[in-house]
Amino acid sequence: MNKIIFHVDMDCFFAACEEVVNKDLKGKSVVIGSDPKEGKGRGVVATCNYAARAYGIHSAMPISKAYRLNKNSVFLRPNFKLYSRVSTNIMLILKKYSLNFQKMGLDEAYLDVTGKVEDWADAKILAYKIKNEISDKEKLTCSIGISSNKLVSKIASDFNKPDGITLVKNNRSFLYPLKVRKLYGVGPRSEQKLKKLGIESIGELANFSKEKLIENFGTFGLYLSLSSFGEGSDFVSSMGERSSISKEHTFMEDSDDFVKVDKIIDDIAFEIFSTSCQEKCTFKTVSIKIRLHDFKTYTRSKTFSVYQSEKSLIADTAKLLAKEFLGKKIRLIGVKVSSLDFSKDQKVLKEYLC
DNA sequence: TCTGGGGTCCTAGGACCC
DNA sequence: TCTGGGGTCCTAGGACCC
Repeated sequence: MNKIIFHVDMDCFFAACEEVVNKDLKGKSVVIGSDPKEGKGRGVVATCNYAARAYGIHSAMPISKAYRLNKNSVFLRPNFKLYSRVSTNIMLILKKYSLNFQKMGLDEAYLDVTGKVEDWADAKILAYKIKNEISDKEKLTCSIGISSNKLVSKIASDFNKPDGITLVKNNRSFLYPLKVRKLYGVGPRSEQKLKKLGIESIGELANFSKEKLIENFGTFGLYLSLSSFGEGSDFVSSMGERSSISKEHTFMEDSDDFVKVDKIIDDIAFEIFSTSCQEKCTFKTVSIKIRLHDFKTYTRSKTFSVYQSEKSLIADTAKLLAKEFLGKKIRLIGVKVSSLDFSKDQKVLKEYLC
């Protein structure tokens, strides 16, 4: 029995939220991301609107390049408070229409609407209904993909952007002409590796021997093979607890000044500690991530035999792990706690924390 | 072109235990 | 006098996603 799965994806979400609260932005090229600092900024573009895309700007592009492409764009720092508030409203709308619901970040979600609709035609009517409600209440547009599983619906929602609905009844004929890069989990590396095997489209992937794919990619090869036939998970469910809390910082200029590095570790560790308090969890592992001037990235970690929660432990452990890189030019420092435990009840935690 | 920040999952080797 | 095999945990790196 086939399910009917929606993937709802907000169009240029961050930029669109900014345009709603600031009418002056209408028609302008809007880029959300780090500070371009007259072209010297070190970050990347998080999102931009279609006006900015017309200049060739896109997400993940170095902000310095975006600045060069159009200096007259409006460059904004992300306002996550605003996006979270709007996101909560949208998710409430989506939940209402679905049997099961799975939020994927601030701006997208999967909906299992099996049982809520009679057939494909009915599903399309529901998709319009959802789009209308979001448009009425939040003045935002989204794109919706409809198919029998999450894999295909996600690709479908991207197929007719912005403000589109794409209904896929035949997974194979929809997927075969598309590039393998469209498959969830296929990034630049796998794309290149597949190209070397003579595979560029999903149709070519489907025609390639499953055994050879497993030989080349391990269990990921099996996933690739199934995906190419349009087979994917239709299990929609809210995700469980997070498995790590992390925070990182890129220096404006690479630094070998460990007084500075230690100071940043203190700040980051404190924020991670605060989050762990808010979320009432303890942790067993502390890790650091260090990126040097040449972009080479290293991680070091320490796991304790029992769950920890002391305030100073994160910073102390992180500083100890970072010592190895003394004298090196550091570009980025990050700290993470993982192996989290949420099981302690509040009473126990009160003695434990803060 | 010069590459953020917050995450997840997978792999592979080594230690250690029985 | 030359060393099995299964299981689990830890560590480090890497690919990928939003």
